[in-house]
Amino acid sequence: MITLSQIREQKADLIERYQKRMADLDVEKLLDQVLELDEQRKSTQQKMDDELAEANQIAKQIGQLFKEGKQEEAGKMKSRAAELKQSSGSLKESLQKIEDQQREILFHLPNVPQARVPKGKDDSDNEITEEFGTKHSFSFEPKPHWELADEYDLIDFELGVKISGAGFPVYKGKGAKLQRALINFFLDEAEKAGYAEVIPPHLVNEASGIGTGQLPDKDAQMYHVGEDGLYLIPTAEVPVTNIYRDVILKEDQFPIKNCAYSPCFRREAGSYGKDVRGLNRLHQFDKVEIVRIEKPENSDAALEEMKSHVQGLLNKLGLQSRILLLCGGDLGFAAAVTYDFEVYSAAQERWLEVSSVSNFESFQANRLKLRYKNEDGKSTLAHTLNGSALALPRILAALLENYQQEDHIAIPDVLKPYLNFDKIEK
RNA sequence: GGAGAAAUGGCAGAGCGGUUGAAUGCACCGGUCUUGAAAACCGGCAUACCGAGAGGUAUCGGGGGUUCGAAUCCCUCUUUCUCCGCCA
Repeated sequence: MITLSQIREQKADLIERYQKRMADLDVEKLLDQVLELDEQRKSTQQKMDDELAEANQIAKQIGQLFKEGKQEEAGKMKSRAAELKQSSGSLKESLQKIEDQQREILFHLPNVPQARVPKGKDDSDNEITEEFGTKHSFSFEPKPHWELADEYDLIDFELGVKISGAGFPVYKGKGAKLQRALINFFLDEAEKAGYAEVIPPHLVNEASGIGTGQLPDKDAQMYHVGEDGLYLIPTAEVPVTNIYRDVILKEDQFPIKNCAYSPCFRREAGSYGKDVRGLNRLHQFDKVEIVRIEKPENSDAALEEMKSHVQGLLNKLGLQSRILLLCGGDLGFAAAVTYDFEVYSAAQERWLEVSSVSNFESFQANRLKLRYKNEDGKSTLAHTLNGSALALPRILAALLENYQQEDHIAIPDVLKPYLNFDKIEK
């Protein structure tokens, strides 16, 4: 969530930047409410502190009197103490209420877009900043990946329906091996780029969901194991970033770079149509995620570095790709700026999102209480970033579609060392 | 899953109702000494909020309670350890 000092110090700027993502919302009113509540909080806190101070004072005196054997005098002071206890108690209650109200507003307020983020409502307002990669052309009619998957016996969607439901495919044979090869390739590339690998838990508690911003807003997107109060992770971002919850870092620990492979679980309530065909949108999918914790002054540079990393992966895989700078309206709740990567699906004749790289600035850090101590001993919120590098199913879809030949499917050179075959035949 | 024990500062570890925000040791930082280092000695060393400051408040796993007063007593949750059972 955004910080009070941001609101205090740059309110006008915030209001303007918020317009990029929610033009119809009266942000100024909300921010004023927060400031107003903060004033109330301070004065209530002050009153309460004063009363507690007096009560502490009295308690000490009573203790002293008891020691000196002056029970009666001590007894007299108790009534004032009881009075203070009562009124400080009710002040505590109203303080709690004020803080709850304030948090309620702040919790539901998304991050402020950076100045360079284009204003816009939805994905049609995203800005294409770059196109790159290998274009594939065909002397025949290319087939969509779900037909190829079936023809070459790589993925069984029906079987997944039987076992779990729609959106849970079963990868088989070379399909499964290709999946595993991609995971290893992505992890190796991340490691070469300096990201330390972790294998995080795949279920997280509520505090973790709140830390990275999935909760309380997006709880409908996550699978919830009510019995145990746990959530299946929608991305490794959640457990990996939460490694640094309630942590105070030292300067010399930067930059922090982690990568992780994990399955991701999403309920995807409300999706339908061609969007969900084949591998396009699943309830369970695999992803390699990169996560960084940076000092504020370095986070923008880190984002560009992550962008090049992802770009490098797509180039190595030989996929026709493009980068979008997301407009305000398409930005995730916690993001200040996001690049989306899309690959061209030859047979579906559409672009598929395969990565999303974001700078969250101090938005998550504020919720996570993730800080660092600078040279003069002051603690400051760190910046968090993450990106997919990469999400597997759509990459697999694009590989099958773009590398298909009339009688087989070719394999990109970079994956061959990870496989004991160099093409897929019937 | 059953039975017990425990949770205190960066770590170790006292304290079990009244100047205890918390002894002591280690670690760490500054200084004296030394050609330099070690040792020794002196001093400092939690976090958050309010306040110009003096200072105040809160925090001894989390939450609640008893009391004028709780790290200390009670309830509850969580976690860890030991034993038994079960199991990849």
